[in-house]
Amino acid sequence: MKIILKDGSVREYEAPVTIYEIAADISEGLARVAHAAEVDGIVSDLRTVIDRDCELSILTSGDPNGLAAMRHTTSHIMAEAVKRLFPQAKVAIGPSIEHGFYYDFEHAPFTREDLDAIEAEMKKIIKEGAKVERFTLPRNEAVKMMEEAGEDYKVELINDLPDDAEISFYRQGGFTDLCAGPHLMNTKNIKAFKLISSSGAYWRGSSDNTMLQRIYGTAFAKKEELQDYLDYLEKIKLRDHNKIGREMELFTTVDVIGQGLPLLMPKGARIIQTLQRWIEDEEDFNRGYVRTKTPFLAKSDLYKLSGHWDMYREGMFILGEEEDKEVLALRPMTCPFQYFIYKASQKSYRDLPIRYGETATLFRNEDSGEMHGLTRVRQFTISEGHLIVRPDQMDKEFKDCLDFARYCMRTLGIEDEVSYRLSKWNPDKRDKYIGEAEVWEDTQNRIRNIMIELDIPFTEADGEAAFYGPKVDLQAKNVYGKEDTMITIQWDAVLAERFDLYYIDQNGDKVRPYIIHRTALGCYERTLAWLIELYEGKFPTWLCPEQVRVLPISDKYEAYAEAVRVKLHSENILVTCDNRAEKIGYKIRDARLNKIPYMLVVGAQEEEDGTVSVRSRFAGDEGAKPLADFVRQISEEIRDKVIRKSSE
RNA sequence: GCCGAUAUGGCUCAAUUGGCAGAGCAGCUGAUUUGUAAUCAGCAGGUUAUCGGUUCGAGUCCGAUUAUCGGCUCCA
Repeated sequence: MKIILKDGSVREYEAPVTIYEIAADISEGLARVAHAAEVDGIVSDLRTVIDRDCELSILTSGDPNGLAAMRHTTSHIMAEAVKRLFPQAKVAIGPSIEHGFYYDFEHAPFTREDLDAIEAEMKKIIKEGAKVERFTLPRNEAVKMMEEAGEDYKVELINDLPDDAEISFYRQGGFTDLCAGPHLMNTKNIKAFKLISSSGAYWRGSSDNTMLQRIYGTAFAKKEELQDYLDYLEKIKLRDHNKIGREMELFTTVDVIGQGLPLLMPKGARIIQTLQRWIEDEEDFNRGYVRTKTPFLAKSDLYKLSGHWDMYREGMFILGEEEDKEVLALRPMTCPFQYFIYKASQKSYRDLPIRYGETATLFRNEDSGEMHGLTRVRQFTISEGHLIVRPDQMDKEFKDCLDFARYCMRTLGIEDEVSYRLSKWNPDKRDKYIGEAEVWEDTQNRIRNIMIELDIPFTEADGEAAFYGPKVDLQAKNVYGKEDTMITIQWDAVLAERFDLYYIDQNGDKVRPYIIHRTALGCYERTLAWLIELYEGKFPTWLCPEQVRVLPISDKYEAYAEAVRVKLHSENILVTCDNRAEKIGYKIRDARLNKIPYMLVVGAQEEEDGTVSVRSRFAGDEGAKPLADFVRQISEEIRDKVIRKSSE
């Protein structure tokens, strides 16, 4: 048989042979660093016997799948160490993940000291250098073996495997685990690992199940790589919005105010104000939106009509008891309020599309453990909008919403930081969605075609749709790699029926419109959090709460500094003056700590010739220049980003 | 909601086995009048998150509550 290798060369073998033997045949060095393989593109174990022509690629730690195999083996070693130290612990599952691996155990919570002890035991196991062996068993024997070992979770896993599944085990020394692999050949091939943390995690990811104890760890091919990663984890914390957002006095929280209710301080409020004005003006003056302002609360009747009362009551703040005459609830969304504005008068096909925009504050009663900084809060303000659209206008309007979202990302300078996701329904869970299957499939195809037409790279995800329709989500990751939805654009072909929205067409008939639910910039608090992390607090000038600071070198030049400040202020530049009796170096340090884009140092020289010495966060020392030139420079920079039609 | 950790001045952190709550930064006052990453001196700032318990004595030990952090689950 012929085996084509990664480099295109061909090897021939008479008899069946394992991948490991092929690797050893190529070179002893390769066999030593081989972790797994790809056979015709399928990730395979080194022990796999090759008995036919194929394309073969040997994977090392340099390949994502090779690295994953190595980490997976490390998780088995961790499980063995846990079983040695805590024989009563039961093992559940232990896969490799993006930056390492974890393993779940039924056991009392692990302390850091436990983790250190487990690490030490793992080192012993690696030193023992046991061979890792693979074997398969028929189902009944597999179950019997795991039952005798008291591993209830493994028994459950085996029982849930499909009938035709091969049930494989990996054994290293005294530890045997149900596992599909692939794994390294020997435990001694683990060179650098670290246990990171432990926490609770539900068995099979369901909060109905018992909580197990998960240990997270990571492993790398070299100690230096491991150290680099650990350093990176430390460094990344310096960008955490929850830390620097508080340090920079953008927001704070107070015990007696409550969880998930951050206070935006003057600087944070200023940034959000800038974003809101930008979005509102862009919508109203450039994109044909009309503005609404609707109540923050409504009678429970409204939510009964919208379906939220049945589906989402736990997530709402409700005022009053059921038996009271009037029960009110704070709004968790804006949709029905804007629908009733549409319904307030009869609409002609000529009126459509109508694009309603609202800077809408919403309230959601999140569970106590869910709140986090500015990204997960109980009250937030969203750039909300609903477009009431004729079916024939739908593609164009949906495209325009996508274009708007991209414009926002581009203007914020973060278009490369988001990924696009087509969030589809799950046809196997029909009860979670309303509307006909045909409509769902058709709508999804139309959105897919739009994405392709606009040449936007995207992924698709089943079961992520809204209950009334599929959507495009713009996903962003925080510094820790957790993904959040920043912007969503939803295609709704069904709710018009529920709220009896219609327009009169050319023939005088009532017709149901389509609805697009969308945000321009998502929720402002979350967007701010994301911007803090991406820019490390060093915002572009137009977003900065303090754009320029004037620094007189001594109070002799206070009058000139004040004149400079007044001039900039009159040009709508956010400017302050540092008049403290401190050395200029001290003032500069303070301005840097505050991440201010421009510092204007003024002294005798500048006062005499009417210039300012510009130090820019972007370009360093720009030297002395006439004040008017600087005003022009920074005004360009600000206007370039935000076109405020209302003030023109 | 679940598992775990944490809570000392505006911020970052000390305080030995339970024995007088302390420092740096920030703030204020005064001096210094300064040319590109920290001028000097002084002052003030605390019911140690809250409530309760053990003890001669609690920042320290125990319980409850609240908040924060790391995860899990959830996020219409």
